[in-house]
Amino acid sequence: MLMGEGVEWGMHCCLALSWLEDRAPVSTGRLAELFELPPEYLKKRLQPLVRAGILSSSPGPRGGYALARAPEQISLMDIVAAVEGREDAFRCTEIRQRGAGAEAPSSEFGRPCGVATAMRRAELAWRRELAAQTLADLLAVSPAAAPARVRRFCEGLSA
Amino acid sequence: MLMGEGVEWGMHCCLALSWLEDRAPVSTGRLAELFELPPEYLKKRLQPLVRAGILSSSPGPRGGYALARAPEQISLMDIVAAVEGREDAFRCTEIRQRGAGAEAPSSEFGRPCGVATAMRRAELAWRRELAAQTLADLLAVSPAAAPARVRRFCEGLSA
DNA sequence: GATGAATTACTCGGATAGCATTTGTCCGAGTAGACACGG
DNA sequence: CCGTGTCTACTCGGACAAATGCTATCCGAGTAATTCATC
Repeated sequence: MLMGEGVEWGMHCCLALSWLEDRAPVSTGRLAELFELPPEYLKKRLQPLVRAGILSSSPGPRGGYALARAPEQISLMDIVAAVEGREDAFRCTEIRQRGAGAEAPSSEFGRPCGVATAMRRAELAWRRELAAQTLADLLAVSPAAAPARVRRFCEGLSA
Repeated sequence: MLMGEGVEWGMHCCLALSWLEDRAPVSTGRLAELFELPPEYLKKRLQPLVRAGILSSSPGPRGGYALARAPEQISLMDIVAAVEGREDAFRCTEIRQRGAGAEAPSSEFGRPCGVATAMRRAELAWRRELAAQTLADLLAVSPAAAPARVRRFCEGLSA
């Protein structure tokens, strides 16, 4: 049960974009260089964030990605859901109804599978915790020097 | 981020074994037949549960798997950790220190990565929720007819 | 100097390989009970 | 009837093959700013 690295990339890219004050678009090449990532693949993993309305992309020269909403309105759950999908990690395939369970009356399966319910409860706690934290919270605990360095790296070269 | 189906299998097998009163071992073939699963592969996924001390295996004729502990002392976290591993789903590869971050003084990275901390907090909530539920809890909410049917299927054929 | 066309730089979306993990199968080694034989 | 040796059935553990998904790259199409030519 491993999470794709696209989540880490998306998180750091969104955080870096929130450090920029002017909200000017940053190209994927620049972002990839910022974290030493493969540019083409990074682009592929940022696209779902655009579809989810977290990032906005602008084509043409001086185009690139920028935050589409305020950092206070982007929860970590939004980013994870956009990159990794909204499906639960645990999939209930109802094996309780197969094999010997197939002979049981269907009334026995009126209530949902207890195993699935328990797993779902745990995943809900996970989602709730992710939804409670926003990009603004991450911004508050980030080192003071980091935003300035990223601004120098992204805005400095564009000026 | 998909969880392997071995978790579902392990959960239901442990639950079925907890329904049996005599704690007699049940062979993988019987368990596989109970849920209509591939016997060889089911065996492969139950072995980690034995290594984790959740199940006990006995060789020879009339051997098989049985619960090694009381259902009250087996949490869902134990089963998930045994089957799926104890590593976090989110892996922090410290990309903040690469690329442009490599030029930053190492003092900036004294505190752990904020993204990793946030993700870890969510996973801890997930783990806490799983650890709070035991097999005995699942046993309490299971349909009344299910244990008897499984007993008939497992013990009946062995008598 | 202003207007419009061509150029350039960039993103988007899909198509396509390489790699890792998961899923599934198979076989030899070891162990405990069942059976047969001899005392 | 009892003890001993052999046989059988079962699990364990590892080795191996297939399938699925993740990682990574590439190319054509579209778009907007820039550049250049023209009026």
